[in-house]
Amino acid sequence: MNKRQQSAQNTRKKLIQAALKLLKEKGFKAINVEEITKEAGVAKGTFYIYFKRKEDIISEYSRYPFKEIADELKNKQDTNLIDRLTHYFYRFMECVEFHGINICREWIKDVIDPNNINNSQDGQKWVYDFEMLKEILENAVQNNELKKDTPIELLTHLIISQLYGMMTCWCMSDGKFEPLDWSDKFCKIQLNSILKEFLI
Amino acid sequence: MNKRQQSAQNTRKKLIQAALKLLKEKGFKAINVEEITKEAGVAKGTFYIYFKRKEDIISEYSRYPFKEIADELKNKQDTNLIDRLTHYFYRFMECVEFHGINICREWIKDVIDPNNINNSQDGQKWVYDFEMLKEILENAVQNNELKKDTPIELLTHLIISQLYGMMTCWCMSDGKFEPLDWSDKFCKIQLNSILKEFLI
DNA sequence: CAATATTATGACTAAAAGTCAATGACTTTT
DNA sequence: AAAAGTCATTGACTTTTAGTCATAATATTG
Repeated sequence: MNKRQQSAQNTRKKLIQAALKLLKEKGFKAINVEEITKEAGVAKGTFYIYFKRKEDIISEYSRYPFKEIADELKNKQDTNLIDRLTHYFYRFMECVEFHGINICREWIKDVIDPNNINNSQDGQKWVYDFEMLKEILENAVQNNELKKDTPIELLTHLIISQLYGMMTCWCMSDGKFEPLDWSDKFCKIQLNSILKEFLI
Repeated sequence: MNKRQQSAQNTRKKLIQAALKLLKEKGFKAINVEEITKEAGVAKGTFYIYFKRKEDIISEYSRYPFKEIADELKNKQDTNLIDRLTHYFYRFMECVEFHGINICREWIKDVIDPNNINNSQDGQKWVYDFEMLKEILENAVQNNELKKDTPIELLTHLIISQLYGMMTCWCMSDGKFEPLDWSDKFCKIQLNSILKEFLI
């Protein structure tokens, strides 16, 4: 990587960090592009080199950690399906808690809105979560953890809706409960209820 | 009601109808206030007589139907708890389907965002759903349908998260499944799983 | 019908998103 | 090592749109 590429990467990082900081403090709507660039120590126009639209910076760091968690899950084939999914739920909530409620809000807005397709991504972001979970369930069928006639697609939707339901509910209540606590108390029960008739 | 009040009410209705129509077509962000007023056949300034901010028109028709469903549920004391809640879920999904995905999206954004408190409402909108469900569960404890030590608050969160999880998931997937189908297939199972250890 | 009150208007302001020609630091070519 | 070429960066500029407000039109009241 030459000096130019390094500088570009650095600027991009600075922008993301600046936006992250301001977002945690104020929320997305309350900050403008000029503030972000000022915080990052670059000119306003620079923002638009890296992001087509103001919103695109959201996808950037909201997408990344979840992708990481998903990859982590794929490589963890030692435990049973329920435990693996419980672990995924826990890590998801950990991530939610780490990023905080304002970012969580923007992330929900981002994933439900088809207009917010990030320039660096080639489709809807949700597809990644969906495909990843689907793959896990498909593998479970292969490994005889789940019955052959398991309605994979349907269960995937149901499982994802647990995660997003919790997130949405958390944001609605303005952070009235602990995501991790929630994960501890309910995820296993919910997952068992969803999967029980298909588990072998 | 005199001519003035009637005219005012009419203008308000026209604005809501116009916004509704455009929203279904394009989504909230893609339309501007001038478009709404043009569609309604009034001047731009008129919008701001009825709504403090552009966003406030969303709360207007997103809040109303759910309130109605909740009231309907309260008056329906003849069936058991699970059936009553199942009915609530079904009506909720009916409403979601009726309004369509773009409005559903705006509604989610609206309820998760503390900045979007409607001028005509005196608090967070979510509180209504929450209090309403909570009341139902409390009544169930009174009527010996639920155990005395039922963690009402927690269960309320959990039940609401089912509804919003489904909605969010539906919007994410850009309407890949039928909300009513979903309600038919899973609500009862989910509700039973959530409530089973507390049912008498 | 004159005085008063209310609703409606649209030109205007303010703020912020997004553009782009000019710059100069870095890279490649000769 | 000098010239040519590339590309990240800049910030003044344009465009868009939310939101305001003095004025006009219309209705009510006494």
